[in-house]
Amino acid sequence: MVARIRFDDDPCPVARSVNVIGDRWSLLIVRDAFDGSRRFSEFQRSLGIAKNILAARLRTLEEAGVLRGAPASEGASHREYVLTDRGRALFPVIVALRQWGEDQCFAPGEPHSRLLDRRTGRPLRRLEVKAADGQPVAPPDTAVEKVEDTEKTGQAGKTGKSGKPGRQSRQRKR
Amino acid sequence: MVARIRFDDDPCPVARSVNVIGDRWSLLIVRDAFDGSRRFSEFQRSLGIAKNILAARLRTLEEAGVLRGAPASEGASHREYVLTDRGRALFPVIVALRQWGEDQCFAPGEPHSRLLDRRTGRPLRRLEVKAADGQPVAPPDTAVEKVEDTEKTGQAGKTGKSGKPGRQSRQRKR
DNA sequence: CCCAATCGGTTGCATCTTGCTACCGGCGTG
DNA sequence: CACGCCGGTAGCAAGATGCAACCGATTGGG
Repeated sequence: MVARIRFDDDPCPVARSVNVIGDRWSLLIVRDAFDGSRRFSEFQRSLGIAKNILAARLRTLEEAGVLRGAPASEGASHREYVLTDRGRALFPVIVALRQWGEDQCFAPGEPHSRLLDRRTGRPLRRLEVKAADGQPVAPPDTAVEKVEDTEKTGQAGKTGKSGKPGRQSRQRKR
Repeated sequence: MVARIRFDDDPCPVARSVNVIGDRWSLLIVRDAFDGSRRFSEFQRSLGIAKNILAARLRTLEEAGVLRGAPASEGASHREYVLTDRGRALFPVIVALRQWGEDQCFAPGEPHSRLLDRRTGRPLRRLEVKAADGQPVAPPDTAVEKVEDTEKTGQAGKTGKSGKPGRQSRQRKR
């Protein structure tokens, strides 16, 4: 059993997020959902993903509470997958990825799709990381407050398969 | 040859971003780099990743221009991996993932690490997606402006291995 | 100087995961 | 009823991931 490592009990929120949407397809499915895709075939055509992979991803995203799948409109033959509140909360993540991609992954002048404000037709403002008081914050202005290891406190061994820390170095901080 | 699908020529910036950092480890390596990790062993211990995988990821991130690896301090034995400008530009992405994880991936009251403003010791402000004029924007207020297919324009066949569009439905929008 | 421990990897192997093709039942429709 | 679309599942082949074992170059101690 060399199963994929999971971060279900990692104290870092980034790790837990990556645990849910940290593969190539999940984020693109969410992106398409934001753009209005609802049906299996819409995702499939738009992404060019294999059907079995898409089915598996839709299932895991549904289990993670990001999407909700239900038969469309009472007795229809096909299902519809729509974002839940939790899924819609990923909007800043998608926008951040989009802005990074626009800046860093295109040759100058190379055309790319853009996300526009419907009211004005103009592109969105750049995302800014700010302090509580509204001041801009750069990476060196920040520090991670690590949480002390609550190894032996209340909820020990939630996953059931924990126990020995693995043979290779297996200790995560943050 | 059923090689992994790549998005090198996808017109959507999100897809291109996912192409670079769309796996479980890359984003966590970048996160650790923001937090000050520089050495191979630091990443290895912090992440609990296998060494061969870490070596491969550091190489691809270096090739992507996100990290730069160089021997530390002129004649030292070990290399140091530091974020480039392009890597530092991922800060909003990491912050967005962190905020989503904090909100959605922890039980109420469950402890997690936090990213704090060094000046004040307080958590950062929540990221907000805004229009050009500063108004907050929700997902339904936006629309993707697709770029017309410039299939036969200037730079055809950059990758070399393109050509036939694949047997399964292979057409991406956005 | 010699032994040991790190550090930063590489290699080999077992096990997942991904991708593709084929197939299948339900439904609408000409 | 034949046909095609829709939403899948099943069965492979190839790639990615995880683990252990090894390895050369540095430190570090006695």
